[in-house]
Amino acid sequence: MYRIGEFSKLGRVTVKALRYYDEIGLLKPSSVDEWTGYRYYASSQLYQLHEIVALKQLGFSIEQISAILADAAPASLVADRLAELEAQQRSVIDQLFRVRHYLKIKEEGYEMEYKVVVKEIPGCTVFSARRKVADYTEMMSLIPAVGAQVAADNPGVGCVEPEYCCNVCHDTEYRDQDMDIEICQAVTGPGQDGDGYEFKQLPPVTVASVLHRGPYEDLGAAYAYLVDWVETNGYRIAGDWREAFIDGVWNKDSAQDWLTEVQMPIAAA
Amino acid sequence: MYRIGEFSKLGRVTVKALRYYDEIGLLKPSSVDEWTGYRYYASSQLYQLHEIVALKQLGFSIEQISAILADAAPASLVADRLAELEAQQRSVIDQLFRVRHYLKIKEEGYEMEYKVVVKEIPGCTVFSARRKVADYTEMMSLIPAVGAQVAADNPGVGCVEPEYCCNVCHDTEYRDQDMDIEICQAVTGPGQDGDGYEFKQLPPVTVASVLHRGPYEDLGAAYAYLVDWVETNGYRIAGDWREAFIDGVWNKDSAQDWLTEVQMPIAAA
DNA sequence: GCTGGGGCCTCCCGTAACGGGAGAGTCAAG
DNA sequence: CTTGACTCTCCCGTTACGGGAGGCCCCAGC
Repeated sequence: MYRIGEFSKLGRVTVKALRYYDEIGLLKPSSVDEWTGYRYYASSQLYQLHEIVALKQLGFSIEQISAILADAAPASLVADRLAELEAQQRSVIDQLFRVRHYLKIKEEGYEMEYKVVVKEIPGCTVFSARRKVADYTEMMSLIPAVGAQVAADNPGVGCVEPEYCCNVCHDTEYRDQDMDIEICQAVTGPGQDGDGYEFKQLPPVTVASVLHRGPYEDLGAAYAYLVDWVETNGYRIAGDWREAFIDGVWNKDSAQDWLTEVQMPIAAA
Repeated sequence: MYRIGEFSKLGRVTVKALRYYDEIGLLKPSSVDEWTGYRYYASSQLYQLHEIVALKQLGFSIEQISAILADAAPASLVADRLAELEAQQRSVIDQLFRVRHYLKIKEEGYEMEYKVVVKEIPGCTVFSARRKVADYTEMMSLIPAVGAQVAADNPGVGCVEPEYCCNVCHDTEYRDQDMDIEICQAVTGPGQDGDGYEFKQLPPVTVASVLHRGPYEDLGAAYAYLVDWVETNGYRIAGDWREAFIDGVWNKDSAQDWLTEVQMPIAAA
């Protein structure tokens, strides 16, 4: 019979952990002194402790270990753990890519102007107007015009809250003049296609996204950054990118305050 | 100005998280209604939220993100995170090896008789007696005899608590007859070498360990298991293995209750 | 004017597996 | 008898929120 301190040395487990295992019933000492409360462990209990430590080293939770030792664990437990570990590995590799990219950017002397977020954009119904425009100013005047026309033609259709208005870029490289653009505005449901616009469904996509603050002529830097990011983080570009408008002429006087999100659809390389 | 629900949709962050960020001061809404307590966020705050989400995706803690955004983060933060991720990757790979080994063992139809634990054995001072013995019975009678002799020759030297008595195996493969063994008993300090024994220092080692329950003639299965485990888990054998005696003839009548730990020194392959 | 249904508020509890520390009792040696 | 090492129980703290109760706010419809 060992006292808790000796037993903890034998099993290389802390005293606190042993008391915790006692409390939750995972490993109760073989006897407890009725008067002093001292826990006494039998050497044969080292075997059970050893099993617990081994299962912990496989990454199982205490609850799962209790189930395994009670022979009450679901058959798929180990397979599930394997899948979980594989997911965790992908996540770690992903984060490694990103942190290394961060360090690379720093090393090259740039400030990290953009922070990239990977996120899912749900699908939505939009009306869309594909046009060729000379510049961003023309594009920005187009949006309310088309919006008004759609609203007039389709009284039952409204914009969703919060608003999502984006430009799907069909050009293969960044340009800010003579652009082939498709203005999209998320709406509550489909309506009748009209003169110069149509209703369509944007599919859900996974995108790498940056927020650009400032005038539109500086968007090129955001594109360059994103393209580099996608390449060095183990992804590839998987569709037409989008610009989503958050702040602009309509609510901010200074172009320095304009806020635009650039979304680049991605898939594993 | 957006209410919390709208803002949470724009940023793809839960309402609960936004309230939490407010509470800890990471991202306070740009205004709070004095009467109703409603939080109102400005669209420009999306930029900060985006930064927070991006840093979270690198795996930084909220506290670290606060420091980064306040420009009060230690310079080594990102490098530390990289090191942390690399350690995590090693750990995940390690666990993947083990879980796959577990599944392999099951697939081959064996019950998993042994659970392997990787642990560090600290260095210690021992007296050691290297002999050739015919079998385990002879070895077991040798231990108290040498122990008594050492105690008689060295009155100032005692055994450490808890006891650690092991047999360092110098044979290159498992055998249970005519063995070349070295009995070691951890003691409180060095003494004078005597007839048939000497004092030495066992170095600290990292070992893969299993606990074997039952008579010594079944130890072969434990050895076979350990050797296979070491190979399929990305390690190699890095020294003479040890058998540490926990329960045996001296305190258990039935050989079924004997408990022996087999320790195999390992290093990364 | 009334009602209903979201949305929002605060407050409190729970998470996993212990670690840290306070305050008090226990044990073996000198 | 004392001292110091060991042990006990109890309670709080950890992370980044999620869940839920109980109650206020607001808008649309009747």
